[in-house]
Amino acid sequence: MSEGTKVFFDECDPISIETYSQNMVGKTFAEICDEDDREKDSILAETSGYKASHENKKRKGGLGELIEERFFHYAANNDSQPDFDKAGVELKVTPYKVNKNGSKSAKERLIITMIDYCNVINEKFEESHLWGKAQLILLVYYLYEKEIKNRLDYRINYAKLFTPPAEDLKIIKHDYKIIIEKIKAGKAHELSEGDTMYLGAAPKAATSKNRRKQPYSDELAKPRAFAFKNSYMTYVLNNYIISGKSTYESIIKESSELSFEDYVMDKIDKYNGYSVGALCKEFNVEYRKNPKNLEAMLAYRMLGIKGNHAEEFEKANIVVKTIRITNKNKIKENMSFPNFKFKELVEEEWEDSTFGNYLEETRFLFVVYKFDDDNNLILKGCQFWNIPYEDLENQVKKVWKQTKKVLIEGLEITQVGKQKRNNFPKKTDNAVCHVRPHGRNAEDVYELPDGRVYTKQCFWLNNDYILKQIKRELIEN
DNA sequence: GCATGATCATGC
DNA sequence: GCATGATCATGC
Repeated sequence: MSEGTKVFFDECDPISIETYSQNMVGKTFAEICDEDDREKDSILAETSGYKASHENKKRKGGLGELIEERFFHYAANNDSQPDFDKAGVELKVTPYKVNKNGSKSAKERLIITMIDYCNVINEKFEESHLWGKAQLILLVYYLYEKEIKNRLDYRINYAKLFTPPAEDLKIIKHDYKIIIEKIKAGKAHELSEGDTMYLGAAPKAATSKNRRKQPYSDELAKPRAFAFKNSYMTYVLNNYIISGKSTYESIIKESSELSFEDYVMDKIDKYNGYSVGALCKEFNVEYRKNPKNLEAMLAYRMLGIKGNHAEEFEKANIVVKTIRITNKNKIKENMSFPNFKFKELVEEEWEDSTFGNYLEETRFLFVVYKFDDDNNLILKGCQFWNIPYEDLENQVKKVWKQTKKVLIEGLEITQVGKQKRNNFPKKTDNAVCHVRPHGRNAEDVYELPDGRVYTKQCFWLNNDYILKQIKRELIEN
């Protein structure tokens, strides 16, 4: 094809659209605009000598809109129809990033469509607005790089049609059902991304004051959108968009009547009453003196997984946590999370905070063990959990904000004997979480906003709070 | 006895 | 070399 020749595509044919989309792979948004400008210039020059207006670098609107107008040459339509209506293809232009270790991950969740609380309750999945837009997507992935200041200089590296495969679709349908049932129960205001596996109800508010009506409660709810979770999109990127990437073993190996979570609980419940020693024997795991993560490893073995990763857990952002109950029905230790950097935390707002988002987006599989009177650790069962929206938005938010305030006003450090005391939120201050050190030792430090350094800290969930979240039957007797 | 601070062990 | 899960030590 000669330079400047317009490449057409058949707007009724998904494959033709995908083929045409390959013309943007390897180009930046600016280059795509330049090409479009040159094309317009040449056409206009022939007819009138007029010069087309070129891309305004400060244009409003998303990069998706830019691709629609400058590459596919159609005007952005309203929300109710797929972008390529006649082909049933939805266009999504979305960023990915390359991590320090070279791996690639989605930078964002993929927003599909807003949840209309009052109408969605009457929509069957197959006929839903959501599925109309999610069943066939042209995924255009561009590389996000922190150093690049002008977003038009981001480079598009992949463009591919995507349909959720059957095994994912089963889980997505179940996720949809969970979201709809929560709305039907008058709890739209308690929706959280951690409620579900691949399809989430993602927060979508321009301002935190923005609220919407829901059908079965007078309580106003945050606007939310159906979205494929970040963790799911990372998997999609690495395994369906970039080919040849090895995947983790999956838990579901044959079709089952049970939902995913019931299937997992069933598998683990089969070993209830086993001691850790007996489980090690069962799975030929070497029992070491200091078992780091041994119980989590055993959980994977019970699920029939050889390694320490499972495909579904990666896609759904499910984190396995071991809970140890003492024979006095208490949990000895609080639950730790990744360290935070003092200087980064003070730059965040609660709505985009690392810890707040982590808790909202993460679903946990608690594997519960209990010490018997002879100090043997006995498996009691397991439970899926994510933090209730109320606890997140009240208690955790309070602790997070206080932590930020303390850092901004200057951490107060006092020496007491061998220990340094500080004024971060303490366990006694809040029923849900607190701040405590979490480093190699006291000399393992990060810089404070004011230039001093202090022992690395993280947020911890209080052990007595966790205990209250565990089902009674997993604790007693 | 427990909250708070400190440190260890291991895997990636 | 660091992150993470687990546990220990100090001090009230």
